[in-house]
Amino acid sequence: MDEQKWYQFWEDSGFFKADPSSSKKPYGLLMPPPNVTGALHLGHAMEHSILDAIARFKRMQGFDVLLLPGVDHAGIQFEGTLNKLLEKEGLNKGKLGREEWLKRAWAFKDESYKSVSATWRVMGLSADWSREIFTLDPKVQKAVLHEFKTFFEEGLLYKGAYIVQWCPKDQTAIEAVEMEYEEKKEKLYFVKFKIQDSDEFITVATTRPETISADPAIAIFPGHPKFKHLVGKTAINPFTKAEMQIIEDKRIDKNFGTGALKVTPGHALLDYEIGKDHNLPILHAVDKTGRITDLDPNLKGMKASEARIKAGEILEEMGALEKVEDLTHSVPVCERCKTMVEPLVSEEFFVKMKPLGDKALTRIDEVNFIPKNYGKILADWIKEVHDWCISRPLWWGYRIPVWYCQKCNPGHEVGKDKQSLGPDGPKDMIIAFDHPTQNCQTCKLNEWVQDEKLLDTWFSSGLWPMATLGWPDQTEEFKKYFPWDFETSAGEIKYLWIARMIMLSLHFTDQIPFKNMFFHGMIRDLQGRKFSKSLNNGIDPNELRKQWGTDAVRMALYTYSAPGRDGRANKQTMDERAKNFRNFSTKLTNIARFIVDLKPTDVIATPDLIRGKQSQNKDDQDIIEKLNQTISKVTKNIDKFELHLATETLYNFIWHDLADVYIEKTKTRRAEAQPTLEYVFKISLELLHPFMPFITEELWQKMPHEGKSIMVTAWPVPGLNAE
RNA sequence: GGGUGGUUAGCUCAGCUGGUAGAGCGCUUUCUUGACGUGAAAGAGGUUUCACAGGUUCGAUCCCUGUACCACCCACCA
Repeated sequence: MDEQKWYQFWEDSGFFKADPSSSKKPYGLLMPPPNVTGALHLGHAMEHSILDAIARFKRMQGFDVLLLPGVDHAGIQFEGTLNKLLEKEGLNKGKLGREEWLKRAWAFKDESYKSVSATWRVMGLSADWSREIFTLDPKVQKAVLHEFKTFFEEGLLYKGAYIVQWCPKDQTAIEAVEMEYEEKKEKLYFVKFKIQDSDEFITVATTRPETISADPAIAIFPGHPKFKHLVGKTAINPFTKAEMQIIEDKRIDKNFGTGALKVTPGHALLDYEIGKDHNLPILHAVDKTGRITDLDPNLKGMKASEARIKAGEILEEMGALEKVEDLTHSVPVCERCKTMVEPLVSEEFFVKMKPLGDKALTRIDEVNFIPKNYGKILADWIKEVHDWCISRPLWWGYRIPVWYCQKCNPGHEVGKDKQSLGPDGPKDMIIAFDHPTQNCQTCKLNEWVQDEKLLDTWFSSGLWPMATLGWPDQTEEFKKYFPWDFETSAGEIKYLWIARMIMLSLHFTDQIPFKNMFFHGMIRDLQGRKFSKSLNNGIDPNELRKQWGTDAVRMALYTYSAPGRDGRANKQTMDERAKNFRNFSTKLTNIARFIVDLKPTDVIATPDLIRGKQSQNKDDQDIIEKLNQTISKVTKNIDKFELHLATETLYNFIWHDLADVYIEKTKTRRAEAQPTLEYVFKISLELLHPFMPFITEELWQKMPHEGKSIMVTAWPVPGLNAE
């Protein structure tokens, strides 16, 4: 069978296109945009097969269906993938420079996109290609700017300090997903700090003695039995001789070390937060190259790892080292170069999320979550939503649309920590994607420089339900298809993406973004691990497709589509399932051969007899009855998005009830049964079409039928179905 | 540390509102019948059974409580 022939036929017939001017009721399905970072994997194939089945089902039910396709630029993941490729050529961002690197990025994007797009089509996806969209398209850019500007005007935007993970070797900040954790055997130094004007000492356990110079305080858990009398007193920093406050904080783990922590606000998040609450200064003992700053004259210029050993020796000489223990713990390292990352504090953009979260909580019930409990999980998370750090140290994506006046504000400072930017904020700053044409209000010059950082990818993909329909403009499409009827996703990104879409959509449009939110499970390897390039455990959907046919692969994937349930697979188990459904395709072909090619010549059919209604034969009546039950059951299953049950029902009916039992029985009374055979099989094909689009079209066309394609025929209902 | 899901036949998984356990693959036997051997028929296989222990119920794989193990997500790891 030539699958692509049928695909071309459908596309040429315009069946995939939505029609906003149509009087039919709309049904919108929004494809979660795959990342343009390479070929689609098995999970995508499943997700897209689910979308397509529902789209085809709704189309047959007479809806004006919009299945909208698109791809995501996926900042972090994209850069990670591209940089690994460049590394093989001995290149990196530093060597190429921003401009050249971006050229390579676009080339890589085009290449990835080609592969994605080709896979969509061979999988049979009935998407409206005329509306295909990419997250960096002008349409989306417009929406992103509107989003940023609105937050700015509403005073929800601010710049604040944040810990970034800095890789000293690659000279770049890295994202959490770019970090790996390594179990490392380290030394835990127990350092004695002398109390000022006293003979007492306070002992603190640390793995990082080289940062002592950046410690403005020592914190103990409240009511520490040995140290509580020291709270409020001052300790002496053994390296800098500076005074160190002794404070209490409930975030200190009483069971670790001595129950006392040296606070390094410049190099650790917990310490940073403790420091913020106690108004401690942020000092940096290590610079961006990973070397000790001049804060510590003895260690200055040394690499942090060497300084650590040296610091231990110095402490020992000073008699300030109580003991050293071994400690095995996991340390974050850079995924690419395996260097230990250095946490540094930096200025980042944030969006205050509390108002958005509060609103979302009042309306989240309007979304029908499948499975149901995901609604509660999301609501729980939204209740505790923290501010969203939206700036990223990347090159691929939307650059922050903030321009600073180089003359008036060379340091790019815009307000203090957590102080809103906004209309009342600094005048030497402009929100725009393009270079501003107007002059700075203060210095009257046009010397604008854009912020170096980029927006978090989710800042744009969070708008996906809206931006894809032309929002913020009130387009015809937006009015008709928003909110979407159906959205699907892996549970994995429920916070990053789904929660954000709900919050943003309610904030900006006062509407939920989708009525049905379907969480499919993830297909993992046999050990339950995610498929990943580094583990090389992936299964190529294209390979399966070539071997077993698209319809069979789709069917195999539906067996894994139970809501919220993960599945395990390897090439072998996928082959087993696909083979089974390949055999099912063969079965269908042979049923058609029996019914159509071996059609008896002496058939006398009346319309009533064809419907099986008037047949006096018990077998005919039975199979019609079973067919009607199947129609009801399959319709119900799809309505509840239980595709694995719908396909199972159809498989059993067609193979066992129809082929094994009924057809065998008709062999003795073939001519009489022919109308019923034709009727039952044709309806079966129609029920199966959303799942196995190609084979059903091929065989349906061979059957007596009305209409151009099975794709646009009416979905069967129990009882009467027009011939 | 917080959260979520899972534990059912050798393997991968289903199991609707609680009522005597299902599929595919694999395995055994039979069938060269005129749709199909990528098939058909029959069968073995779940230790008095659905991880374990309690509870609710006339009755629990399903509901409740707890335990164990596995996996994942979030946070953290001085």
